[in-house]
Amino acid sequence: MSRTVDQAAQQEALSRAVWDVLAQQGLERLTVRAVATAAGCTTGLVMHRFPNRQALLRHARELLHETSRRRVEALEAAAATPRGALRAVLRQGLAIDPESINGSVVWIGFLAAAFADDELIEIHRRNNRLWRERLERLVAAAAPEWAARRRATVAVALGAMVEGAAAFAAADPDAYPAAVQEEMLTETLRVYGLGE
Amino acid sequence: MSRTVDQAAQQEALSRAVWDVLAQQGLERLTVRAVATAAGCTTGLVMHRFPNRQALLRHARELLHETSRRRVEALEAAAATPRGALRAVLRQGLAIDPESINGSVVWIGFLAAAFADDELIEIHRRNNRLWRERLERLVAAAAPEWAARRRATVAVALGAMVEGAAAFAAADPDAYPAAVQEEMLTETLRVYGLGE
DNA sequence: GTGCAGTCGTAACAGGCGTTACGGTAACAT
DNA sequence: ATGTTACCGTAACGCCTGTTACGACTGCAC
Repeated sequence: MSRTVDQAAQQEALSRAVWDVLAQQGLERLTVRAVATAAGCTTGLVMHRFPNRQALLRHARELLHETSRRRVEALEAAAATPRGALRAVLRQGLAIDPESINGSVVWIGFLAAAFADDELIEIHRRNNRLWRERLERLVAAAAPEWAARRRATVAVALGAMVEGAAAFAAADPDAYPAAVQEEMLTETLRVYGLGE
Repeated sequence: MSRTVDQAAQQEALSRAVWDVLAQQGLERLTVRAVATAAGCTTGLVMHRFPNRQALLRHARELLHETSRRRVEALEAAAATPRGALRAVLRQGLAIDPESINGSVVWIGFLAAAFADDELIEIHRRNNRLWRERLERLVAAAAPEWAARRRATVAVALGAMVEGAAAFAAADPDAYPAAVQEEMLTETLRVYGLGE
Protein backbone atom coordinates (compact mmCIF):
# COMPACT_ATOMS: atom_id res chain seq x y z
CA MET A 1 0.00 0.00 0.00
CA SER A 2 0.99 3.56 -0.42
CA ARG A 3 0.06 6.70 1.50
CA THR A 4 -3.35 6.47 3.14
CA VAL A 5 -5.86 9.31 3.36
CA ASP A 6 -9.46 9.36 4.50
CA GLN A 7 -11.17 9.36 1.14
CA ALA A 8 -14.68 9.57 2.56
CA ALA A 9 -13.71 12.61 4.64
CA GLN A 10 -12.26 14.27 1.54
CA GLN A 11 -15.39 13.57 -0.43
CA GLU A 12 -17.44 15.03 2.38
CA ALA A 13 -15.24 18.15 2.55
CA LEU A 14 -15.60 18.62 -1.19
CA SER A 15 -19.36 18.15 -0.92
CA ARG A 16 -19.48 20.82 1.76
CA ALA A 17 -17.55 23.08 -0.60
CA VAL A 18 -20.21 22.40 -3.23
CA TRP A 19 -22.90 23.54 -0.78
CA ASP A 20 -20.89 26.64 0.11
CA VAL A 21 -20.40 27.68 -3.49
CA LEU A 22 -24.04 26.96 -4.28
CA ALA A 23 -25.20 29.04 -1.29
CA GLN A 24 -22.86 31.96 -1.78
CA GLN A 25 -22.31 32.17 -5.52
CA GLY A 26 -25.23 30.39 -7.10
CA LEU A 27 -25.59 27.58 -9.59
CA GLU A 28 -23.99 29.44 -12.48
CA ARG A 29 -20.70 29.84 -10.65
CA LEU A 30 -20.68 26.25 -9.37
CA THR A 31 -17.52 25.28 -11.25
CA VAL A 32 -14.93 22.67 -10.40
CA ARG A 33 -12.41 25.45 -9.81
CA ALA A 34 -14.74 27.34 -7.48
CA VAL A 35 -15.38 24.17 -5.47
CA ALA A 36 -11.66 23.47 -5.25
CA THR A 37 -10.98 27.02 -4.05
CA ALA A 38 -13.75 26.77 -1.46
CA ALA A 39 -12.29 23.47 -0.25
CA GLY A 40 -8.79 24.92 -0.12
CA CYS A 41 -7.31 22.65 -2.75
CA THR A 42 -6.90 22.53 -6.52
CA THR A 43 -8.85 20.91 -9.30
CA GLY A 44 -6.32 18.11 -9.14
CA LEU A 45 -7.74 16.75 -5.89
CA VAL A 46 -11.33 17.23 -7.02
CA MET A 47 -10.81 15.27 -10.21
CA HIS A 48 -8.80 12.68 -8.32
CA ARG A 49 -11.68 12.03 -5.90
CA PHE A 50 -14.50 12.17 -8.44
CA PRO A 51 -14.51 10.95 -12.03
CA ASN A 52 -16.20 14.13 -13.23
CA ARG A 53 -18.22 17.17 -12.18
CA GLN A 54 -21.56 15.34 -12.34
CA ALA A 55 -20.38 12.71 -9.86
CA LEU A 56 -19.26 15.48 -7.53
CA LEU A 57 -22.65 17.18 -7.62
CA ARG A 58 -24.49 13.90 -7.16
CA HIS A 59 -22.42 12.95 -4.16
CA ALA A 60 -22.98 16.39 -2.62
CA ARG A 61 -26.69 15.99 -3.22
CA GLU A 62 -26.88 12.53 -1.67
CA LEU A 63 -24.87 13.65 1.32
CA LEU A 64 -27.18 16.61 1.81
CA HIS A 65 -30.21 14.35 1.83
CA GLU A 66 -28.54 11.97 4.23
CA THR A 67 -27.54 14.78 6.57
CA SER A 68 -31.01 16.25 6.71
CA ARG A 69 -32.54 12.80 7.11
CA ARG A 70 -30.37 12.20 10.16
CA ARG A 71 -31.31 15.57 11.61
CA VAL A 72 -34.97 14.83 11.06
CA GLU A 73 -34.71 11.43 12.68
CA ALA A 74 -33.06 12.93 15.74
CA LEU A 75 -35.86 15.47 16.03
CA GLU A 76 -38.44 12.75 15.65
CA ALA A 77 -36.81 10.61 18.32
CA ALA A 78 -36.50 13.51 20.73
CA ALA A 79 -40.12 14.62 20.44
CA ALA A 80 -42.38 13.99 23.43
CA THR A 81 -45.58 13.45 21.46
CA PRO A 82 -46.52 12.45 17.91
CA ARG A 83 -47.79 15.96 17.27
CA GLY A 84 -44.61 17.42 18.68
CA ALA A 85 -42.65 15.19 16.30
CA LEU A 86 -44.73 16.30 13.32
CA ARG A 87 -44.27 19.93 14.18
CA ALA A 88 -40.53 19.61 14.83
CA VAL A 89 -39.92 17.78 11.57
CA LEU A 90 -41.91 20.31 9.56
CA ARG A 91 -40.25 23.21 11.36
CA GLN A 92 -36.76 22.11 10.38
CA GLY A 93 -37.80 22.49 6.74
CA LEU A 94 -38.40 26.20 7.20
CA ALA A 95 -35.76 28.86 6.53
CA ILE A 96 -35.67 30.58 9.89
CA ASP A 97 -32.01 31.28 10.57
CA PRO A 98 -28.89 31.92 8.47
CA GLU A 99 -28.04 28.24 8.33
CA SER A 100 -31.44 27.04 7.23
CA ILE A 101 -31.73 29.92 4.77
CA ASN A 102 -28.45 28.76 3.26
CA GLY A 103 -29.83 25.26 3.16
CA SER A 104 -32.88 26.41 1.27
CA VAL A 105 -30.78 28.30 -1.28
CA VAL A 106 -28.74 25.16 -1.83
CA TRP A 107 -31.92 23.09 -2.11
CA ILE A 108 -33.26 25.36 -4.85
CA GLY A 109 -29.93 25.30 -6.66
CA PHE A 110 -29.86 21.51 -6.71
CA LEU A 111 -33.47 21.37 -7.87
CA ALA A 112 -32.74 23.74 -10.74
CA ALA A 113 -29.66 21.71 -11.65
CA ALA A 114 -31.68 18.51 -11.56
CA PHE A 115 -33.78 19.61 -14.53
CA ALA A 116 -30.68 19.24 -16.68
CA ASP A 117 -29.37 16.02 -15.12
CA ASP A 118 -31.37 12.79 -15.20
CA GLU A 119 -29.53 11.23 -12.30
CA LEU A 120 -29.94 14.31 -10.09
CA ILE A 121 -33.67 14.36 -10.72
CA GLU A 122 -33.79 10.69 -9.87
CA ILE A 123 -32.06 11.35 -6.55
CA HIS A 124 -34.48 14.17 -5.86
CA ARG A 125 -37.53 12.02 -6.58
CA ARG A 126 -36.37 9.13 -4.48
CA ASN A 127 -35.66 11.33 -1.48
CA ASN A 128 -38.76 13.45 -1.92
CA ARG A 129 -40.91 10.35 -1.89
CA LEU A 130 -39.23 9.18 1.29
CA TRP A 131 -39.82 12.60 2.80
CA ARG A 132 -43.46 12.43 1.84
CA GLU A 133 -43.84 8.94 3.33
CA ARG A 134 -42.26 10.15 6.55
CA LEU A 135 -44.76 12.98 6.75
CA GLU A 136 -47.62 10.56 6.17
CA ARG A 137 -46.38 8.37 8.99
CA LEU A 138 -46.08 11.37 11.29
CA VAL A 139 -49.56 12.57 10.37
CA ALA A 140 -50.92 9.08 10.94
CA ALA A 141 -49.37 9.01 14.40
CA ALA A 142 -50.69 12.48 15.16
CA ALA A 143 -54.23 11.67 14.00
CA PRO A 144 -54.73 7.89 14.17
CA GLU A 145 -58.45 8.13 13.49
CA TRP A 146 -58.00 9.64 10.04
CA ALA A 147 -58.52 7.70 6.83
CA ALA A 148 -55.45 6.99 4.71
CA ARG A 149 -56.57 9.39 2.04
CA ARG A 150 -56.87 12.32 4.40
CA ARG A 151 -53.49 11.52 5.89
CA ALA A 152 -51.95 11.57 2.43
CA THR A 153 -53.62 14.82 1.44
CA VAL A 154 -52.63 16.61 4.62
CA ALA A 155 -49.06 15.32 4.41
CA VAL A 156 -48.74 16.73 0.90
CA ALA A 157 -50.27 20.03 1.98
CA LEU A 158 -47.94 20.45 4.95
CA GLY A 159 -44.85 19.37 3.04
CA ALA A 160 -45.58 21.69 0.14
CA MET A 161 -46.30 24.60 2.45
CA VAL A 162 -43.03 24.22 4.31
CA GLU A 163 -41.01 23.90 1.13
CA GLY A 164 -42.69 26.90 -0.46
CA ALA A 165 -42.21 29.03 2.65
CA ALA A 166 -38.53 28.09 2.76
CA ALA A 167 -38.13 29.11 -0.88
CA PHE A 168 -39.88 32.44 -0.27
CA ALA A 169 -37.79 33.11 2.83
CA ALA A 170 -34.55 32.17 1.10
CA ALA A 171 -35.24 34.70 -1.64
CA ASP A 172 -36.56 37.44 0.64
CA PRO A 173 -35.62 36.84 4.30
CA ASP A 174 -36.84 40.26 5.44
CA ALA A 175 -40.31 39.65 4.06
CA TYR A 176 -40.56 36.18 5.59
CA PRO A 177 -39.04 36.34 9.06
CA ALA A 178 -38.99 33.33 11.35
CA ALA A 179 -42.05 34.47 13.30
CA VAL A 180 -44.18 34.66 10.16
CA GLN A 181 -43.15 31.19 9.05
CA GLU A 182 -43.68 29.70 12.49
CA GLU A 183 -47.10 31.23 12.87
CA MET A 184 -48.04 29.98 9.42
CA LEU A 185 -47.06 26.46 10.43
CA THR A 186 -48.72 26.60 13.85
CA GLU A 187 -51.92 27.99 12.44
CA THR A 188 -52.13 25.45 9.64
CA LEU A 189 -51.51 22.56 12.03
CA ARG A 190 -54.20 23.98 14.31
CA VAL A 191 -56.90 24.31 11.66
CA TYR A 192 -56.11 20.78 10.52
CA GLY A 193 -56.74 19.61 14.06
CA LEU A 194 -53.09 18.70 14.55
CA GLY A 195 -52.22 21.43 17.05
CA GLU A 196 -50.62 20.48 20.35
CA MET B 1 -35.76 56.68 -40.43
CA SER B 2 -34.54 53.39 -41.66
CA ARG B 3 -36.13 50.00 -41.80
CA THR B 4 -38.79 49.54 -39.15
CA VAL B 5 -39.33 46.38 -37.12
CA ASP B 6 -41.46 45.70 -34.07
CA GLN B 7 -38.80 45.82 -31.42
CA ALA B 8 -41.16 44.97 -28.57
CA ALA B 9 -42.39 41.90 -30.44
CA GLN B 10 -38.82 40.80 -31.01
CA GLN B 11 -37.98 41.22 -27.36
CA GLU B 12 -41.03 39.20 -26.47
CA ALA B 13 -40.11 36.45 -28.91
CA LEU B 14 -36.61 36.31 -27.44
CA SER B 15 -38.06 36.20 -23.94
CA ARG B 16 -40.24 33.29 -24.93
CA ALA B 17 -37.13 31.60 -26.25
CA VAL B 18 -35.53 32.15 -22.84
CA TRP B 19 -38.47 30.40 -21.19
CA ASP B 20 -38.29 27.54 -23.67
CA VAL B 21 -34.60 26.95 -23.12
CA LEU B 22 -35.03 27.23 -19.36
CA ALA B 23 -37.90 24.72 -19.40
CA GLN B 24 -36.33 22.21 -21.77
CA GLN B 25 -32.60 22.48 -21.15
CA GLY B 26 -32.23 24.00 -17.70
CA LEU B 27 -30.38 26.96 -16.29
CA GLU B 28 -26.92 25.62 -17.10
CA ARG B 29 -27.62 25.52 -20.81
CA LEU B 30 -29.33 28.91 -20.88
CA THR B 31 -26.78 30.51 -23.19
CA VAL B 32 -27.17 33.35 -25.63
CA ARG B 33 -26.58 30.93 -28.47
CA ALA B 34 -29.20 28.49 -27.19
CA VAL B 35 -31.72 31.31 -26.90
CA ALA B 36 -30.93 32.51 -30.41
CA THR B 37 -31.36 28.99 -31.80
CA ALA B 38 -34.66 28.57 -29.95
CA ALA B 39 -35.82 31.91 -31.36
CA GLY B 40 -34.71 30.96 -34.88
CA CYS B 41 -32.12 33.69 -35.23
CA THR B 42 -28.45 34.26 -34.46
CA THR B 43 -26.66 35.86 -31.55
CA GLY B 44 -26.43 38.98 -33.69
CA LEU B 45 -30.11 39.75 -33.24
CA VAL B 46 -30.07 38.89 -29.54
CA MET B 47 -27.17 41.22 -28.82
CA HIS B 48 -28.71 43.86 -31.06
CA ARG B 49 -31.94 43.86 -29.00
CA PHE B 50 -30.35 43.54 -25.56
CA PRO B 51 -27.12 45.12 -24.30
CA ASN B 52 -26.06 41.85 -22.66
CA ARG B 53 -27.21 38.49 -21.37
CA GLN B 54 -28.31 39.84 -18.00
CA ALA B 55 -30.66 42.33 -19.61
CA LEU B 56 -32.15 39.53 -21.70
CA LEU B 57 -32.83 37.39 -18.63
CA ARG B 58 -34.26 40.31 -16.71
CA HIS B 59 -36.61 41.23 -19.51
CA ALA B 60 -37.75 37.63 -19.79
CA ARG B 61 -38.33 37.55 -16.05
CA GLU B 62 -40.34 40.77 -16.01
CA LEU B 63 -42.41 39.65 -18.95
CA LEU B 64 -43.16 36.36 -17.23
CA HIS B 65 -44.38 38.17 -14.13
CA GLU B 66 -46.49 40.50 -16.24
CA THR B 67 -48.01 37.64 -18.18
CA SER B 68 -48.97 35.69 -15.10
CA ARG B 69 -50.29 38.84 -13.44
CA ARG B 70 -52.60 39.41 -16.38
CA ARG B 71 -53.79 35.82 -16.27
CA VAL B 72 -54.46 36.09 -12.56
CA GLU B 73 -56.39 39.31 -12.98
CA ALA B 74 -58.57 37.77 -15.66
CA LEU B 75 -59.32 34.83 -13.35
CA GLU B 76 -60.12 37.21 -10.53
CA ALA B 77 -62.45 39.27 -12.67
CA ALA B 78 -64.23 36.20 -14.03
CA ALA B 79 -64.90 34.66 -10.62
CA ALA B 80 -68.47 34.65 -9.36
CA THR B 81 -67.62 34.94 -5.67
CA PRO B 82 -64.69 36.15 -3.56
CA ARG B 83 -63.98 32.58 -2.52
CA GLY B 84 -64.16 31.46 -6.11
CA ALA B 85 -61.64 34.16 -7.00
CA LEU B 86 -59.28 33.08 -4.22
CA ARG B 87 -59.46 29.46 -5.28
CA ALA B 88 -59.01 30.25 -8.99
CA VAL B 89 -55.99 32.46 -8.35
CA LEU B 90 -54.33 29.88 -6.12
CA ARG B 91 -55.16 27.09 -8.52
CA GLN B 92 -53.33 28.76 -11.41
CA GLY B 93 -50.17 28.61 -9.33
CA LEU B 94 -50.24 24.82 -9.27
CA ALA B 95 -48.46 22.64 -11.84
CA ILE B 96 -51.37 20.61 -13.14
CA ASP B 97 -50.83 20.36 -16.89
CA PRO B 98 -47.82 20.37 -19.24
CA GLU B 99 -47.96 24.13 -19.63
CA SER B 100 -48.09 24.96 -15.95
CA ILE B 101 -45.45 22.32 -15.20
CA ASN B 102 -43.22 24.07 -17.72
CA GLY B 103 -44.03 27.35 -16.03
CA SER B 104 -42.98 25.98 -12.67
CA VAL B 105 -39.69 24.67 -14.04
CA VAL B 106 -39.00 28.11 -15.48
CA TRP B 107 -39.95 29.74 -12.18
CA ILE B 108 -37.46 27.58 -10.29
CA GLY B 109 -34.78 28.29 -12.87
CA PHE B 110 -35.22 32.03 -12.53
CA LEU B 111 -35.22 31.79 -8.75
CA ALA B 112 -31.96 29.84 -8.78
CA ALA B 113 -30.47 32.36 -11.20
CA ALA B 114 -31.60 35.22 -8.99
CA PHE B 115 -29.28 34.14 -6.19
CA ALA B 116 -26.36 35.16 -8.42
CA ASP B 117 -27.91 38.36 -9.82
CA ASP B 118 -28.87 41.26 -7.57
CA GLU B 119 -31.27 42.75 -10.06
CA LEU B 120 -33.05 39.44 -10.68
CA ILE B 121 -33.57 38.93 -6.96
CA GLU B 122 -34.92 42.46 -6.72
CA ILE B 123 -37.43 41.71 -9.47
CA HIS B 124 -38.42 38.52 -7.69
CA ARG B 125 -38.94 40.29 -4.36
CA ARG B 126 -40.99 43.09 -5.83
CA ASN B 127 -43.30 40.70 -7.64
CA ASN B 128 -43.51 38.22 -4.81
CA ARG B 129 -44.62 40.99 -2.47
CA LEU B 130 -47.29 42.07 -4.95
CA TRP B 131 -48.41 38.45 -5.18
CA ARG B 132 -48.61 38.22 -1.43
CA GLU B 133 -50.63 41.44 -1.19
CA ARG B 134 -53.00 40.14 -3.81
CA LEU B 135 -53.55 36.98 -1.79
CA GLU B 136 -54.18 39.03 1.33
CA ARG B 137 -56.79 41.08 -0.51
CA LEU B 138 -58.45 37.94 -1.81
CA VAL B 139 -58.46 36.36 1.64
CA ALA B 140 -59.91 39.57 3.10
CA ALA B 141 -62.71 39.51 0.56
CA ALA B 142 -63.35 35.82 1.23
CA ALA B 143 -63.40 36.24 5.02
CA PRO B 144 -64.23 39.88 5.82
CA GLU B 145 -64.67 39.18 9.52
CA TRP B 146 -61.04 38.10 10.02
CA ALA B 147 -58.46 40.28 11.72
CA ALA B 148 -55.64 41.63 9.57
CA ARG B 149 -53.11 39.35 11.21
CA ARG B 150 -55.02 36.20 10.45
CA ARG B 151 -55.54 37.33 6.86
CA ALA B 152 -51.80 37.82 6.51
CA THR B 153 -50.92 34.48 8.05
CA VAL B 154 -53.38 32.54 5.94
CA ALA B 155 -52.30 34.35 2.77
CA VAL B 156 -48.69 33.33 3.40
CA ALA B 157 -49.72 29.77 4.18
CA LEU B 158 -51.76 29.39 1.01
CA GLY B 159 -49.18 31.07 -1.22
CA ALA B 160 -46.34 28.98 0.16
CA MET B 161 -48.34 25.77 -0.17
CA VAL B 162 -49.18 26.41 -3.80
CA GLU B 163 -45.61 27.31 -4.70
CA GLY B 164 -44.20 24.30 -2.92
CA ALA B 165 -46.69 21.96 -4.55
CA ALA B 166 -45.83 23.39 -7.96
CA ALA B 167 -42.14 22.80 -7.31
CA PHE B 168 -42.76 19.21 -6.19
CA ALA B 169 -44.98 18.54 -9.19
CA ALA B 170 -42.51 20.07 -11.62
CA ALA B 171 -39.77 17.78 -10.37
CA ASP B 172 -41.95 14.67 -10.11
CA PRO B 173 -45.19 15.01 -12.10
CA ASP B 174 -46.15 11.37 -11.64
CA ALA B 175 -45.99 11.61 -7.86
CA TYR B 176 -47.99 14.84 -7.74
CA PRO B 177 -50.78 14.55 -10.31
CA ALA B 178 -53.35 17.29 -10.75
CA ALA B 179 -55.94 15.54 -8.58
CA VAL B 180 -53.59 15.37 -5.61
CA GLN B 181 -52.73 19.05 -5.87
CA GLU B 182 -56.33 20.09 -6.30
CA GLU B 183 -57.50 18.08 -3.35
CA MET B 184 -54.70 19.53 -1.24
CA LEU B 185 -55.85 23.03 -2.15
CA THR B 186 -59.54 22.32 -1.68
CA GLU B 187 -58.98 20.65 1.66
CA THR B 188 -56.75 23.41 2.99
CA LEU B 189 -59.23 26.10 1.95
CA ARG B 190 -61.98 24.10 3.63
CA VAL B 191 -60.24 23.66 7.00
CA TYR B 192 -59.42 27.36 6.96
CA GLY B 193 -63.12 28.07 6.56
CA LEU B 194 -62.60 29.43 3.05
CA GLY B 195 -64.33 26.62 1.17
CA GLU B 196 -67.07 27.45 -1.29
C1' DG C 1 17.43 1.68 1.20
C1' DT C 2 14.74 0.62 -2.62
C1' DG C 3 10.53 -0.05 -5.20
C1' DC C 4 6.02 1.07 -5.63
C1' DA C 5 1.44 2.80 -5.45
C1' DG C 6 -1.58 6.29 -4.14
C1' DT C 7 -1.75 11.48 -3.74
C1' DC C 8 -2.56 15.77 -5.77
C1' DG C 9 -0.57 20.24 -7.60
C1' DT C 10 0.65 22.22 -12.21
C1' DA C 11 -0.07 22.96 -16.73
C1' DA C 12 -2.12 22.33 -20.85
C1' DC C 13 -5.94 21.11 -24.05
C1' DA C 14 -10.15 21.65 -26.83
C1' DG C 15 -14.52 23.48 -26.67
C1' DG C 16 -17.99 26.65 -25.39
C1' DC C 17 -18.98 31.06 -23.38
C1' DG C 18 -20.35 36.33 -23.57
C1' DT C 19 -19.26 39.99 -26.16
C1' DT C 20 -17.44 42.96 -29.97
C1' DA C 21 -16.46 44.38 -34.67
C1' DC C 22 -17.60 44.53 -39.20
C1' DG C 23 -20.12 44.65 -43.36
C1' DG C 24 -23.85 43.51 -46.62
C1' DT C 25 -28.65 44.45 -46.98
C1' DA C 26 -32.95 46.62 -46.86
C1' DA C 27 -36.19 50.33 -46.27
C1' DC C 28 -37.10 55.05 -45.52
C1' DA C 29 -36.30 60.45 -46.57
C1' DT C 30 -35.09 63.51 -49.90
C1' DA D 1 -31.82 57.80 -57.79
C1' DT D 2 -29.25 58.53 -53.89
C1' DG D 3 -27.85 59.05 -49.10
C1' DT D 4 -28.75 57.44 -44.71
C1' DT D 5 -29.83 54.62 -40.99
C1' DA D 6 -31.29 50.67 -38.68
C1' DC D 7 -31.06 45.76 -39.06
C1' DC D 8 -28.75 41.52 -38.06
C1' DG D 9 -25.81 37.54 -39.84
C1' DT D 10 -20.86 36.25 -39.69
C1' DA D 11 -16.74 35.84 -37.68
C1' DA D 12 -13.62 36.69 -34.45
C1' DC D 13 -11.85 37.99 -29.71
C1' DG D 14 -10.35 36.67 -25.01
C1' DC D 15 -11.91 34.22 -21.20
C1' DC D 16 -13.40 30.41 -18.64
C1' DT D 17 -15.00 25.74 -18.61
C1' DG D 18 -14.43 20.47 -17.74
C1' DT D 19 -11.13 17.28 -18.40
C1' DT D 20 -6.57 15.08 -19.22
C1' DA D 21 -1.64 14.34 -18.80
C1' DC D 22 2.26 14.54 -16.28
C1' DG D 23 5.37 14.43 -12.63
C1' DA D 24 7.04 15.57 -7.94
C1' DC D 25 6.13 13.99 -3.56
C1' DT D 26 4.99 10.77 0.24
C1' DG D 27 4.61 6.87 3.10
C1' DC D 28 4.23 1.91 3.25
C1' DA D 29 6.22 -3.07 2.12
C1' DC D 30 10.07 -5.64 1.84
